[in-house]
Amino acid sequence: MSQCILTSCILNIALDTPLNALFDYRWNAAADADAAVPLPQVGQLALVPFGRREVMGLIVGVSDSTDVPAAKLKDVLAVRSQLAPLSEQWLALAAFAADYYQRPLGEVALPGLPKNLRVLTTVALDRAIKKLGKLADAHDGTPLNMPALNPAQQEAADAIGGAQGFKPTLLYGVTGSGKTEVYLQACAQVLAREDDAQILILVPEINLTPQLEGNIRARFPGVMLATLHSSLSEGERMLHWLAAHQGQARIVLGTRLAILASLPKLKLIVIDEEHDPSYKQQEGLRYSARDLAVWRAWQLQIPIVLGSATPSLESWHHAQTGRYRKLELRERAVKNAVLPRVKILDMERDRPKDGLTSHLVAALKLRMERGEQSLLFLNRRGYSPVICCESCGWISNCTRCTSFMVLHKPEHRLRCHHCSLELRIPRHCPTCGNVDLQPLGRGTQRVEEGLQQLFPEARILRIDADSTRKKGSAQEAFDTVHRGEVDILIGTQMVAKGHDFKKLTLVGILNPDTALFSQDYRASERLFAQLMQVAGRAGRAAQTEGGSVSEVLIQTRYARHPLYDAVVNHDYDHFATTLLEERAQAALPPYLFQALLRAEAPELATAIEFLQAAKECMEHPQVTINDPIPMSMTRVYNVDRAQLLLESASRPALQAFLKEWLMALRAMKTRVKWSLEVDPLDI
DNA sequence: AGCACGCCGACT
DNA sequence: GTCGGCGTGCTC
Repeated sequence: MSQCILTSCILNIALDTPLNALFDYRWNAAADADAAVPLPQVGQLALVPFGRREVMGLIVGVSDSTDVPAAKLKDVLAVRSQLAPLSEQWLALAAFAADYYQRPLGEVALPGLPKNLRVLTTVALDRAIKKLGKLADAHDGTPLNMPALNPAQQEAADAIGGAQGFKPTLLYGVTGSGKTEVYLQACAQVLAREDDAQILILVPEINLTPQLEGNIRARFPGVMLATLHSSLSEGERMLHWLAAHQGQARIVLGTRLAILASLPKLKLIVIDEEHDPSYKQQEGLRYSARDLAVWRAWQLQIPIVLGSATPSLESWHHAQTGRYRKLELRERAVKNAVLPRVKILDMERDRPKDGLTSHLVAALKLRMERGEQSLLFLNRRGYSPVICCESCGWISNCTRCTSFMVLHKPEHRLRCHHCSLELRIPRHCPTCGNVDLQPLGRGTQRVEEGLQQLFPEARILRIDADSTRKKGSAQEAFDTVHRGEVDILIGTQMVAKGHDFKKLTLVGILNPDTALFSQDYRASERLFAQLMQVAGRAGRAAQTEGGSVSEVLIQTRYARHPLYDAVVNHDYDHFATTLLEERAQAALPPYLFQALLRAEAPELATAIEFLQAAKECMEHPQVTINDPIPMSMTRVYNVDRAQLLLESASRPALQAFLKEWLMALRAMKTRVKWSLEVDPLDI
């Protein structure tokens, strides 16, 4: 019975292109169809011809007319009608993100969707949907083996799991205080209350938390868990995305990109390590998954938990002002495990030899004798960050970047960490011929070399990006440590996160001082978080019988710096409060909102000129536009970069200004490459 | 962003 | 004679 006469309409479609516009297409019902063809719906995906290509677009409007001249109008090739449309709420999320970060809707909405939705034939897509349907049968959210919680954990789990409406909670608890268990039990409560509820759990990097996935699976064996992160294959990505979209996956565990997953029954969001910078995308659409998560929770009026031992000052500020509720876990959850003792080693008094103070050497020796493991943390890979000629002052500058070529001794190379330029180590000074070129400063390779001389009998392992080039070699290295086959581990930030080394009782931190006097006002906040994170690697397991408390030794030239005081006393409260006062006085975030316009060109002057023109082309009473300045790393790979900082005490004012301003900038038709970042992290 | 067209320099 | 460099212009 084909009663439907209306066989064509106009679809407004968002496409993944930098063009800030929607595109109209004509849709016609298949001519030969007797059965009524369903009209396309908003939220469905459509395959359309675009220029000389075929691309997937998102239908955001259906109408019966258009301003586009008929000659230009093209036909939709296909609508993916077997897929439930993306919900109105999901579309609103994408629209909000597009608006807030000043990007076209299609650029926000489409890249997160699995490519297979476009590539796959209808039949293959049907098959995938059917397969999921089978998997989803008979699911039971009953959790297994719920460990008893301590009172603080129980209170937190109940407060989160039992919350109704939009309730952002800052779960503040030191490393090892059992935040994960709070998340899991809160999840259990939500799953038990509604038998179709979905939960989104975000983590900074999924590879660093493999045990979390295992924990969730073991705890909720009857619940479908889907993971979403960048190392999935296309096939997996589509299945997992579909499982979330169709409501079959009850728990979705993912990295920042999972914040744009379609989750029609979302009832709780968990952000683990909420302060972690990896929640901020650093290229393309520069969004903050944490901020979008809070918006999404607000939109859906559901609870959200932000967990951290060292919360971001933004979240801390919200907790102080009562916008977020703060819950605190003060004790380590594992019985007998106590916080490691942190000591500051004053390098002015105890002069280091080969980068190690005598105190640290003695502590390493003690661990060797006891058969315990030590970790040395140095966030600088290579042998030395630069080499120089002592007779004429030549230093190993990169020819393409404003940076030094780093000495990599095992590879016999000088290497630029910014553009990957590689040179053989020069035998003599390129300018004066002096053969005595000196390494200046100390990276992990050099510390490793020093340790080998100091402890010839020790089993020493270095873990950094260079030692783990090969796929799987990082995992292998960590396994070696876990098996107890390493006495001293030396590593960069790769070793700072995630891993619990049971036999590790000493953490030595080398040379953290550079961040103390950085131009970047966020450097000390980050340093504190990093120190706490590394310190947390020690003493994760119960204290050994008769063994000492785990130790964290920080070597510094500024032993009296207040940041180190706070680390010694495990006193983030005080530290954060002080930092916030400084931020308030200096008028910095979170008391002020920022946006950054970046420009790059072969010549610095070109970039600066463009930014100056941008600055002068518009003004707003509530927005301050600073002068253009070169970026601190001005030149990278033969391109000069500069930036323009915008500030406002009012977020809406800044937003309104940016919208108009960008239209003007787009109209400028410059040859300079530029991009805008809202809420920049690195300035 | 892609992807074409288009007009100038060194290769089989 | 063509391959290919990247400037310019368009995408409903």
